[in-house]
Amino acid sequence: MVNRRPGRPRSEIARRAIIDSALALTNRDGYGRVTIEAIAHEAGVSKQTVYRWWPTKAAIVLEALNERAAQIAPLPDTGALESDLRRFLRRTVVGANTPNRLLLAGLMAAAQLDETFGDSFREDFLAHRRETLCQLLERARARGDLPDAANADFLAELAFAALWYRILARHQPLDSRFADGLTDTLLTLATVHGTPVRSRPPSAAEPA
Amino acid sequence: MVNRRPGRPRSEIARRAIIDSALALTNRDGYGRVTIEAIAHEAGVSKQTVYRWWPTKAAIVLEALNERAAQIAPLPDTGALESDLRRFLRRTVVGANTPNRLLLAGLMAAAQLDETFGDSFREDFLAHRRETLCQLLERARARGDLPDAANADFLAELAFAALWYRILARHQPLDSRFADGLTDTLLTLATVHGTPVRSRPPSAAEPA
Amino acid sequence: MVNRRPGRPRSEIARRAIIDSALALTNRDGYGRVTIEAIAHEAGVSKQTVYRWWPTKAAIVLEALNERAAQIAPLPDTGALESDLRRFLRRTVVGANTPNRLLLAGLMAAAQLDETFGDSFREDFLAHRRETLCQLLERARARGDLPDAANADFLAELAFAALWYRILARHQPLDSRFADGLTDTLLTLATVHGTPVRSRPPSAAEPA
Amino acid sequence: MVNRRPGRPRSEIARRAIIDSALALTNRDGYGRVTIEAIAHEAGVSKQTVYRWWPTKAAIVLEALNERAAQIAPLPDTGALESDLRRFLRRTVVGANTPNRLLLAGLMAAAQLDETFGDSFREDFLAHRRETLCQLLERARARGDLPDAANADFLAELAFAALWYRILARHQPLDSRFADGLTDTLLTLATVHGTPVRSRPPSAAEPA
DNA sequence: GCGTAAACGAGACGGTACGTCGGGTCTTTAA
DNA sequence: TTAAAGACCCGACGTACCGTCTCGTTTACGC
Repeated sequence: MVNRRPGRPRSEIARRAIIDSALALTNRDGYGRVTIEAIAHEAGVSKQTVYRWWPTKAAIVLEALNERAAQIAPLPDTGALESDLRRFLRRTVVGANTPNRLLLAGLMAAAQLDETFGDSFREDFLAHRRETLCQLLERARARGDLPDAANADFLAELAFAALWYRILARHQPLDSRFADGLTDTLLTLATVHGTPVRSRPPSAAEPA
Repeated sequence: MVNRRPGRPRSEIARRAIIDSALALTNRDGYGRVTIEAIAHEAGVSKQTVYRWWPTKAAIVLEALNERAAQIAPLPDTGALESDLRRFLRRTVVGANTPNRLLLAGLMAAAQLDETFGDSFREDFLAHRRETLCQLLERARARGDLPDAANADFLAELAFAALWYRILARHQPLDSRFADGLTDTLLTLATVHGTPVRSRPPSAAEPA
Repeated sequence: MVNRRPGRPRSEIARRAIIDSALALTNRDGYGRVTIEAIAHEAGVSKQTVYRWWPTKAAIVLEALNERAAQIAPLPDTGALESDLRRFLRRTVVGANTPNRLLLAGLMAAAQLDETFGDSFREDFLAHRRETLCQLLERARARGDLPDAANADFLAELAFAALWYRILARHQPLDSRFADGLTDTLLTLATVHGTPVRSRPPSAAEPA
Repeated sequence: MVNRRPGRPRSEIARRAIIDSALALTNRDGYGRVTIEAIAHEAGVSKQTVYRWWPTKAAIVLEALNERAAQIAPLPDTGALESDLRRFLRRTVVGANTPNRLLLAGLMAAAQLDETFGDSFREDFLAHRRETLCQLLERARARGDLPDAANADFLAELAFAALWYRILARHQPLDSRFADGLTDTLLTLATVHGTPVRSRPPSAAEPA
């Protein structure tokens, strides 16, 4: 290995400090109360250094989140759809809990308020998560665990919809009981009817 | 008619102008870009008049939304669960679309960023909507359309989860096709297994 | 006297505090080291309040200076040119000294660096001061103390040039000895030759 | 030829580029708008290279100015005070004009704002210029052209005061007409009364 | 019809944070 | 050792809104 770019290299120390401060402050004060100025100050870093690498607070938090997610185990592969799905949802529910819940809620909020960030969040984060679950389901289909008629996209959407609703509405806990109930729900939909969407045509008498 | 409070009464003209300006600006610039100052200016009203009656921008928008919703028809009552549900979801999907989608997304975002508003939004808005759908389902149960084992709370939660996910993630349209698919999904879950949640105990071998 | 403009009136307290802070900080730290932020902080005032009324630091300091100058006595009128002039220059020299020297030097510097401020400083301040001295000289001319040939504009320019050079170059003190010497110089120029400028044509042999 | 210091020698190319860029940018944007960063960028040089050799922007500009002045002819020596003085002032007035005026004004401004630079500017530049004119006058005195009583220091001060005032106040042009008027003025003061300063005691009746 | 009193417009106020600029320093690779 | 490149900490810039305040004005009601 030889030469790199000229100039002083980016400080990994500063990067770490910024990410860590963003996490700490978000969990202490809530996403909405955190400011870039406070992150920089807490990290012992100049504002300019933050703005050089991230365009918004949301981008910092997203990177922090992805960093954590990178340490997570790969897709479960137990050989059976039910156990794969149960394992995946339990793990995902755990990952949506306490140290991350405020981050996730904050990011979804930021995505609604900032068009630019919203676009990247939807494409790089939300879509990617759905895609992962789809892969799990398609693998099951290849094994014969999932009927041809089952709509994997819709099932994945429904799973994350339920998760996000609990993250955002907070009316019920995100626990393993919820994960298991969701597992059963998805299995039911997958097996009983095949694809649920449009499986039953609307009554002709029913107006839009 | 008896005595009112002394002093000049609240100006309905100002109230209307504020609500209308909030709606207009949100749809023009997006919720995140609207400021109270801009609303007041657009409405030809002083900032103080806004703050006298609403604590936050979110409160104004929420009132605007509720005002629109008040004009909506009551719960459908066709005598059958399927048509009731289909009608309800179609109507709700329509209400979550264009003139309101930005408002809803903005309010959900605000609820994540502002603890105080978030509490009232969850209790007064989200819970209330779920409650409405629960009533529809319970009425069906009283008619014998819904098995005793079916978990109305969970079904209602799932319905709104799916709706909100499309509002927030915007990866797929909120159209009647979606409403009908959701209807079928809910009916499947309601009828096939009774209540899906905890209907099937997790395998003992499966760790949390 | 009746109605004023609508809205909350400008706070005289804030105005005073800003002016006073600007003076205090300039004399403590030097014009170049003073920042608008520091002025606002020292005055217990928000930055916005400063920017609402003054475009630059220089404008604040100029107003402070004019405020002091406003308390100064009117043009001397002793009936004789010599004593009028001597009195005027002594007083001006005093006014250019310690509490004001840093202000004047800073303003002249700012006028060189900021085109916009420079224009107003030259027209509203420098020209006005020369004009004042011209009036003194013209009054003397009306009394017969100043020859018709004397160039009042040039004499006034020379007087302020000498003053400003001592303010800026600081190689010699601004004392009454200097004021008197300058008085004599101007009287010499006024009386001996009439107007000094162009009194003697340049030798034709002398190239430009 | 023997050994020089070890390591890479200073780049004359870089020095030239920096000086030239400083001049070009000052004349294009005005002294106050020029930044060291812009100079370095324009010169195709790193900031560090600038800071290695000059402490401030003013120092660069001063060096640029001295470089130009070095090409100027020596003190005029025609054998007569009047023609020497006229020639000197005409040449000085020319040198204070267009390509240099902004530089001079900027340097005088910088001298007021930066104590350190101000000290060196006053001693190395302003005093040196006065000294040069004094030499011219003293040479005339040695020839008998200047009365013993004439105060050469004061005359030199007055000459440069008038010049600087036109540079800074910009109310009148710096042309040869001005140079000649100033020449006449100084000659008048030199010959008529001997030294003007303190030649005439202030009236005892005149208070300070 | 006249005083009391609240709401209204206008707009200045003390704040907080924004995102940018430039200062001067430091750390890398290349010459 | 100098140079180009460029990241770093720092301080200030000027702006945008926040939510509050103080004015003069307007519009109701109760006496």
